[in-house]
Amino acid sequence: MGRLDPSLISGLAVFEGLAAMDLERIVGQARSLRIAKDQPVFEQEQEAHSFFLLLDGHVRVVKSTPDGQEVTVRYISPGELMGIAHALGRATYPANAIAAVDCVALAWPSRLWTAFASDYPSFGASTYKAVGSRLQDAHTRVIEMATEQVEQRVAHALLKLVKQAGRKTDEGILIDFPITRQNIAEMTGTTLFTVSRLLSAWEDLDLVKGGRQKVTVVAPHQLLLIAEGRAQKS
Amino acid sequence: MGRLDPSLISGLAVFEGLAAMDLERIVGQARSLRIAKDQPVFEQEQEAHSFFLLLDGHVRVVKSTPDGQEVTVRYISPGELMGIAHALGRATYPANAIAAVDCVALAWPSRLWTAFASDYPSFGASTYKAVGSRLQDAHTRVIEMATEQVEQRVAHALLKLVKQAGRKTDEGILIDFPITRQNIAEMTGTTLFTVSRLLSAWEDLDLVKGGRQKVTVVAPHQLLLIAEGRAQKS
DNA sequence: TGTGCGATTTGCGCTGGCGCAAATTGGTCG
DNA sequence: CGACCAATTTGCGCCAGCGCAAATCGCACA
Repeated sequence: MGRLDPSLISGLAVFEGLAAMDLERIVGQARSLRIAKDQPVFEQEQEAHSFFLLLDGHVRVVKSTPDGQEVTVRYISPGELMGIAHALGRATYPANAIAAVDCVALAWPSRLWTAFASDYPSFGASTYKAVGSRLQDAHTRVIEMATEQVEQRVAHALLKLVKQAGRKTDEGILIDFPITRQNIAEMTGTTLFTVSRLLSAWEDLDLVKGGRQKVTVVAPHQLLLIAEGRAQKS
Repeated sequence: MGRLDPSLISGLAVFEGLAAMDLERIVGQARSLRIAKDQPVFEQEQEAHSFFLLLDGHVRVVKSTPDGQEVTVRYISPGELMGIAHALGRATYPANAIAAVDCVALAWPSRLWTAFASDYPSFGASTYKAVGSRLQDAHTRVIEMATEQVEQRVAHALLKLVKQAGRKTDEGILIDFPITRQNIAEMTGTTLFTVSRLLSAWEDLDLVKGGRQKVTVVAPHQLLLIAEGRAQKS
């Protein structure tokens, strides 16, 4: 197992306010791992043996319903914690986490979480803050699902992806990992057909540019108008 | 201001594992207050000066969208904390909290939150666990909104209310506070018309019994079948 | 007991979005 | 370079659920 370069991670929000020595002690107890594209990082109902810090790549968090439908809860970007079931008082993971691309992550035994949180208060505080903002996100999702039309929800989802994982290209802003219409549908509670139709329509208006397993947002501002329900119908 | 009887609250989950003395110290710093029906406990965007423990009554937590629609996030029952924005790293309340009936609550200045959590670890732990379970709830809501039909969502909402605030009567289980069709609609992301139609239909089947600002569930098990999508269409 | 208002019900028409199927496209791998 | 397969597009039909309006009901208060 190779040595980790602390400079890679010293700037992360999770470790904000930690002394270099403490940081090293924490990181020193981690094991690093690679997850190949489409492989699970952890699985729903599985015992939550570890929690993770994503260093590189993108991970899709999906919940499966008893009858086989899937709902994408969120995408994890580098620098974010995942699998912190333990911090929420859970013994098992609440969802499946699947690598959207080849990923690199650090993993700690769940057991260490409590120790870290009490030994390094700023670590505990920042993770709880993270949990708080996830609760916010979840509530926002609920509001959106309850009050917005599919078109607005898909627009919001795209904008969220752009903000979180947008990479500037000469055509616009590209979502930096493979994403299918089906994936977008699972984020917004609709069907891949409807997403496809919407993207086609937007492509006609030069708001986005589609592609196989990819989406490029050309006119984020226009998209925002749609997301807010302020777009004029043609 | 009257003295509080510690025995009223010593059994609450929030204070689980606290020594009697610590409990008294915490409660001693609270101010108790009454909130009249339909009055706000706190309001969205307002600075989060206090956090609360509901002792008696029921509080509806509602988020308003910019365009005036409202979504009910949850109902608070006696024994639950509310307004813990501070614990989530927020400076303002994320929603409106309105007394569904006359209520009694304890209030502490938000500033004390951090002190309590570090001085009494079990207080911190149990509240974080509460936050965790709210995150769970929120995710469940998202899943429901994304995958279920309106009929199932309304059934789920009713069952949740029954579990949380059901009172047994000779006709069935009554939701123990005034609740309108509009309220149920705001919980499930639909319209009061649709809720009314569903309740009427269920009343014809003797699954529930309606009334002005009230609902009595007669056949919870049948309702569960509907909620799970396992009910046979007539 | 009467009055007034908010809550509820119900009819009617409409449409956003789903479901299915078939065609097409684009990438990958031998 | 060609075959194969997954992803995507698109046409078509349908219906769950919304929006509105009108009627009714039930409670609270004078």
